[in-house]
Amino acid sequence: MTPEEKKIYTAKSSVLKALAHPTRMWIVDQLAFGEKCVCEFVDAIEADTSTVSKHLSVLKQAGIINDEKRGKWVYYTLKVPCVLNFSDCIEAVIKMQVRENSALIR
Amino acid sequence: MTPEEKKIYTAKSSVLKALAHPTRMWIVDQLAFGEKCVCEFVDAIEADTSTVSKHLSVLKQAGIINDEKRGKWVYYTLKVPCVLNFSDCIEAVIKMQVRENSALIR
DNA sequence: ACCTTGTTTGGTTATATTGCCAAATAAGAT
DNA sequence: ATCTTATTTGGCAATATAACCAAACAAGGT
Repeated sequence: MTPEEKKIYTAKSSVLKALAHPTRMWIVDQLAFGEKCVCEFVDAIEADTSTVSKHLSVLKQAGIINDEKRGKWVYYTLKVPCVLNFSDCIEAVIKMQVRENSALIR
Repeated sequence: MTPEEKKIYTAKSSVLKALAHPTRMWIVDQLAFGEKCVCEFVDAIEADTSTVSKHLSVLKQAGIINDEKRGKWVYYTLKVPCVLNFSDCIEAVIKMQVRENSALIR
């Protein structure tokens, strides 16, 4: 791994890291249907408002989502929709694990 | 987020978490070219053998790679090659950030 | 049986992440 | 101007991750 590669892979991994949290992945999937304000997420996620806000800020910082203030509300949108495509592959990984585990039991 | 969704997204995020490390992403990309033994990675990555071994075990545990012992060596292979497809999207995120940052400077 | 090489495991310390609470900020409503 | 609602920020405690070292294991080679 050259120093150049190290820099590149550090940047890449920080994007994945931002995504690698159950709540944040759920948020991203919700944004597939269009913009949502923080309050909508707070209602849906069982967590403190500040916790939700911080999750959103992690995703924003990573460049995955965008925010826009309108009146009292802040609306978030998906900035890079291709992250939605990860799901199929991740599900394939999980399904393969499940299959192998159930094979072990028999 | 229903309890069921919570379970699903926790499982999904643990796959991404396994991938979300510079060294591990580099390892996965290297495996695109075919199997490699631990010793080859140790040579290439500037880290302790035990560190490399642990990274490989994280990826294996997540179901992303496979291992096979032959003689003294353990060879790792990519089990779910679709993870290679994440790169394009991640690079798109990074490029967009770079573009916006340079726009700020002007 | 012993030595060497390749790999994993256990333990420790340093660092990062998460989630809550309390306080600060922002903006519309009274 | 004050009150209320929406959101962010700062701080703290609990937990998770990462990297190294040392020790254990595994398998051939002598």
